[in-house]
Amino acid sequence: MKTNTIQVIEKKWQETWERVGLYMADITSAKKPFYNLMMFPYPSAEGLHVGNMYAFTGSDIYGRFKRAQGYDVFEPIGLDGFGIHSENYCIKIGRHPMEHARITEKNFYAQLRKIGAMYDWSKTVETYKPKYYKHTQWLFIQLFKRGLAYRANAEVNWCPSCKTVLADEQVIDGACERCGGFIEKKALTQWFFRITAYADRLDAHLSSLYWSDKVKIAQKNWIGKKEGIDIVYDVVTEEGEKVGFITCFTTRPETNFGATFIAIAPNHEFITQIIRVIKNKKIVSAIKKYISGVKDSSIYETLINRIKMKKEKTGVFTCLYGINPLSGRKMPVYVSDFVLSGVGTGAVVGVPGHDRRDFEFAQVFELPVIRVVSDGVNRDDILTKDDVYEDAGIMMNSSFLDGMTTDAAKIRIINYLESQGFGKKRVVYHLRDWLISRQRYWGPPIPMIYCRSCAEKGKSYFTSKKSYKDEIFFKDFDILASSMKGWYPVEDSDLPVELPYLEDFQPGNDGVPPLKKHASFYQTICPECQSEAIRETEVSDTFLDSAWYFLRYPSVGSSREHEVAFDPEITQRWFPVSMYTGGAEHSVLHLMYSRFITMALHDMGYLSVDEPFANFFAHGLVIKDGAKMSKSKGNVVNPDEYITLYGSDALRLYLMFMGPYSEGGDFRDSAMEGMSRWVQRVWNITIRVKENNYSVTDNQILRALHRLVKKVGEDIERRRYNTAIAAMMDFVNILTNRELKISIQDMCVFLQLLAPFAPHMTEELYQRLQDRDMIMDSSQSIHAQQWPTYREELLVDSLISIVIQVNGKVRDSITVSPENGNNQAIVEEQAKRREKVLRYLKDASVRKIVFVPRKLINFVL
RNA sequence: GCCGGGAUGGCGGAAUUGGUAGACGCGCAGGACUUAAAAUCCUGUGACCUCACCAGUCGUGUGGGUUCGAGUCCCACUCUCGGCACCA
Repeated sequence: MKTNTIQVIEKKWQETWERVGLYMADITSAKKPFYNLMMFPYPSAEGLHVGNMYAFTGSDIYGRFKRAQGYDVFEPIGLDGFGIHSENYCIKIGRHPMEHARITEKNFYAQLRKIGAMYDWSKTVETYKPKYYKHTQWLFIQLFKRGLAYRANAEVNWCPSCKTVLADEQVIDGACERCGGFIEKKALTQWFFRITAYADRLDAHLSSLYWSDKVKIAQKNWIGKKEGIDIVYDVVTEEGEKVGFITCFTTRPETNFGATFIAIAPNHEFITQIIRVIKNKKIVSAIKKYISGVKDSSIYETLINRIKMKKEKTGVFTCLYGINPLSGRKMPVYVSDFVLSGVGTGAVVGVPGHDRRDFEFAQVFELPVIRVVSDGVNRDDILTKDDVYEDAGIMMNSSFLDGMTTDAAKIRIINYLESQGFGKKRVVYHLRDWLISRQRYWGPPIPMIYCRSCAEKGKSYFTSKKSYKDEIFFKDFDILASSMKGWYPVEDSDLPVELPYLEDFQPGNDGVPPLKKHASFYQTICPECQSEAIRETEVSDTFLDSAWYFLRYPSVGSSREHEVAFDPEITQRWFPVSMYTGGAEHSVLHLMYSRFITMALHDMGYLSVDEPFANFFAHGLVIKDGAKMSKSKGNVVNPDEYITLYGSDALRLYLMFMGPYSEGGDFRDSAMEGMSRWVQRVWNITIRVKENNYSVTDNQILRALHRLVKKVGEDIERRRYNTAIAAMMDFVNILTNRELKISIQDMCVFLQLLAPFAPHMTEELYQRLQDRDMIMDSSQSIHAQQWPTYREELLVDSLISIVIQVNGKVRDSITVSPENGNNQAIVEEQAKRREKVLRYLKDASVRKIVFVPRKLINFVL
């Protein structure tokens, strides 16, 4: 089979399959729907790379297998065209994003058609098209109406290079996920999604999802549910005059008898109060100086760098004291930047004996260290950082807690503090609300309108007649109404708010969104009072586009396509997604956001499911020359040239053979050639099988074939494609090593097993064995045939080998019938006659014989 | 620092419940066919010892342990790859 023959055959079948509609699922009446979803790509300017193809192929093999098992498989594809990544690239090469998106889509889809996946090309989704983002905007509005989308002033991550804010999740080691530049912290008013309202459910559902533990653990850590207590400490001056109180959150309240200081974040609200109270001007100016110093340095110095540099802790004493209600101790209050304002209450109570950070701080300010937990043996004073004991143990120096375990003491002290009114139990999460707005151009405009006139009157959507107060998920309606003064969603009938074609789409240094420079875009009328109003000019995060695309696919092309984001009836049939395949790098971001959106839509009554993905499978990464493929390393492999040279069948097989699908593998050209040779061998053998035209298959080959049917089916199910392919190679070796006695019918069975991996060549060969060179309708395709079954009785060999061990070491083996293999007396008798065994047995007595039926016999001397 | 993977020939990787370690492929070596080469096919290929494809010794990151028997189970450690990170 020459290279051009491969090209011709692959193209022929790709066109034929599409013509006969082989891969179009019956969306409205499928009896056994199977939604086989692949994470849709975010195409880069270079187009499809071999890592994408690896991901898609693994998903496609599974889909084809499920189809052969009789499911109505729906396997859609699309792309995410919006986002900073594309926009930055456009700025660099001086092309408009709208034009770039069209070019990318064309190229990308052309490449995708060549990989031989069973995509339903009648149902693609592209996020940047108005007919899609119309519904993205609708979704935003639904969240807003229920109080799940809100505006707030917060300290946010600002990327000076991308000139936009980023969500916490998009900041990696204090740097921008996209451009790698350092992140600054800025206080800005931004749009947020109240994902924290779902934190508990997002956490609780995890245990019942059929996802890999690895991904579930990553999500659990990110949600970071922790139970603790807010303890209120009275604050007094040196002279003992009470001036206020500070609330500290802690997860280790049982250690509170060992608390010796309090530290608050530099931007803690209590500071303004302190400054008023403190009479000593020197101290006030010291505090002010410290705070402004922290602000300056944090622009250039991320927290992460400070940890890495192991910088000494800093802080400033306020000359005020918190009173520990348990011990009565006067604990000095400090302002320190090691306390983060966004965490807990922004104030911590320092227990230097049992927290390393607290110990470091205590050392700098020479504060006392008290041991209140022992490991059961060691009760010595804590003098160095290595002595700090953070584990569970036995309480000491803690009054009524002494002698209790830390776990028991925790329950006891929480009850005590609550009953005395000193504190209140609280659950906290690491998860924060999702920062959704971006000061950029290339995204869906946030569909909101701000009316100054209404704002002045204290009016908003929430005070209007249209508001449905009962459906608000966020409990505190008053807070919502007062913080959203003047804001109204765009009327559904006015959607989409189209993104205009702007020549000056580049972001400004000032954080002013490009749309804000175009009055023709933002000038509008207030939907409530009809006076002049302005549109929101920020756009939404790309992650919002991809947080609901899977809901859209089945409804594409339906009669209600334009009217609704997704058709309820169709969605009912196809959800949840049966199998979701994608990269582990999306374990936290995309999967968490998608789950949140699904839950919210469920609660609004739009969806019956409240989890989108029943199964999620994380595939591995393709590496090249021992390194992750990346543009900067220059080791990115483009699949096009390999498809041209070897065909997509050989490339698919090779990619899946590199290693377990869950682990990824190392791409090497020489091994690729080996796979190409094997594909050629299969071709040649099949041609010979047809020429020979045997009617009966040799018994040995038949047994091997039935074992193969079992093996390949099981391996595909557990995504061990590499071993499935190895087993098929083994079978082909058996075929070549002996006279080719296999019937055409049985050869077709083999081709069916290979078909999910190499769809084109198996189709061509299958049709040739059927004496056809073309198919008239989809039912004739090899991919429409039922998956082969195996006969149990053919799986057992006529002879089995039994291992003979002496003292656990293999010395020999014998071949017996399966029946005799179960009979210890026969096996023992035969084994003892073996010369190699006799050599060890003759001078010693056998103490014990271990017999494992059909496996081994072990003589212990 | 915390959480989660992983470590097997020259290389990628196999190995249900502990039961013949190294399947399958790459590479390498030798051979057949050929004027020659390519392609194809056949044979061999963990290390050591050995005249030997007899027999034997060692061998799954390191050190211990459990067991008739450990790549697999337990304890301690080293290295490595991901994720999170002054989270109170």
